[in-house]
Amino acid sequence: MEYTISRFANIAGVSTRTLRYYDEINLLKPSRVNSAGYRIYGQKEIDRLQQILFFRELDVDLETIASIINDTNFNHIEALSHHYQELVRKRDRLDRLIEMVKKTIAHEKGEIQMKNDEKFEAFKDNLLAENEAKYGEETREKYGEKTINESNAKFKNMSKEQFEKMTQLGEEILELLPQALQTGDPASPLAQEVANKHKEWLTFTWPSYSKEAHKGLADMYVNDERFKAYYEKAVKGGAEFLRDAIHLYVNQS
Amino acid sequence: MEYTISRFANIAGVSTRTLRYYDEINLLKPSRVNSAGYRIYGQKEIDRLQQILFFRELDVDLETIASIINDTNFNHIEALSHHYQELVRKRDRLDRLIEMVKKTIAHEKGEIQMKNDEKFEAFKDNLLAENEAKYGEETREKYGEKTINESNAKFKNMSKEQFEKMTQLGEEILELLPQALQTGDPASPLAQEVANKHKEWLTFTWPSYSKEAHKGLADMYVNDERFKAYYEKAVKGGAEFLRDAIHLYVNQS
DNA sequence: GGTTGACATTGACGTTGCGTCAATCTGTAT
DNA sequence: ATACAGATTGACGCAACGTCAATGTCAACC
Repeated sequence: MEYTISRFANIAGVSTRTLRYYDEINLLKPSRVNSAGYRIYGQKEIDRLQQILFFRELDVDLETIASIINDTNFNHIEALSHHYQELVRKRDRLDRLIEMVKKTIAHEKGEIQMKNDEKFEAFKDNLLAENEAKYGEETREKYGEKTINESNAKFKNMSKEQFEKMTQLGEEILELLPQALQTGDPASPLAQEVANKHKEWLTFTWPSYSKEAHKGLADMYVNDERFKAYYEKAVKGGAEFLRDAIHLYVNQS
Repeated sequence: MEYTISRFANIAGVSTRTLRYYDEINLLKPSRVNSAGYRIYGQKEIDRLQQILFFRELDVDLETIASIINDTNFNHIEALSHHYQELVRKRDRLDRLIEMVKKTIAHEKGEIQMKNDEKFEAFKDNLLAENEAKYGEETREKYGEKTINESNAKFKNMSKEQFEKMTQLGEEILELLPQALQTGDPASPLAQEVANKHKEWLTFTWPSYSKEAHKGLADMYVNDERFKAYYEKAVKGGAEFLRDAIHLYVNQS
């Protein structure tokens, strides 16, 4: 089946200008051009345009799209799975926005109070930005004081970078623990650093942080054989030492 | 509280250039300018910017935004309700896109056939949201018993796919919990399924699984206010019910 | 009190993804 | 033969900033 430019545009829901532009930038060429210079499109172009629109929907710029789908290693199904995840992320962001609008309406009606940074929470795409955005009298928030909503959002929207950071944190803990133990003092700066990293690590995967829970987990590391083995494997006495460091850390902050 | 331009930008998650541009086009003026020409922003500007970002999220151009929020008849609550509806529409569109990606994957795999116009259906905005029943085929594989070493290795080398699976599990738990609670019985198959999913979820992030630790965490869900709130948000009584289901689950297996 | 370095200012030009003319040519139905 | 819809290639315009560049300020430290 062959299509003129306007029929093609109609099917796909884009303008003819868009198609001419895509031709111009070599993103999507017509399958052939007739004697009068008319652009003629076919089935392959239909599928390619669909791919393009998928990516466009995710705000990928056209040059990047071109390089992606021109890549001979380009795997359709893999790309689609990626689309899928990104779309779900976008939807989650919308969910948060919708929640925020609800909240703001309640705020306007005087039913609840909103803090300034809460007012922008959902606009931000990643939470790293959120963490950087602690300023002024906006109460240098301690981790432990984070609201549940914040950490829910955190977990649900955890990006790949964050996930990598999390795994890295886990590895750092295993790496630093033996060194910290060498100091012999769970209150030593190094030991406290390990405890701190452990907390950060937790906050990635637990819905919220609390001192009690943190201490509870530290105790489990000692009391439960399997947990214990994990940290003992890194260094003998590791579980106990970590527990002590965490307890000190938690009580101190 | 007063903010310099960069502090303000940081709180709101926009660039200083954006703020200067908004000043230039009279969309958002600083509350005052100091003797050196520095822009100083205050509380009113925070709120106004939030309004602006709401509209921007809906792809309203800045000029229109200005005319809307400068209108003395401007009714905040009404405008917000309008936001709300628009956002929900956007989300519905995303839902359709997500469905389409699924479909396209199936098409690529040769499982189903798609007509050309179907391939662009979801890109078009004006389609009325056709309520397709959406419950994706979930061929969830079972996890057998895992050794400590296996799960340790698993955690350290957790792939992106696994991570996604983990987040999905977390969502499923929140989804199923209310349904399970409706049965009123923590021993019911559905409740036990939730408990099982919870265990699977745990094994992703905990170095190893143990019954004691699992029960311990379940107790924490009830005793710790913050944990509790997380599951209570899904459904009232959710934390207690989940705890009971987990205890039964653990003792049974 | 001089220096430094982060932070502020105002231009001014660049960018992306098209929309929107304008001037002209083609296809086909009557 | 005459319309008239639909095609072509320029060319300019645009929104919403990003990104220099050149320069002025503030607070802190030696």
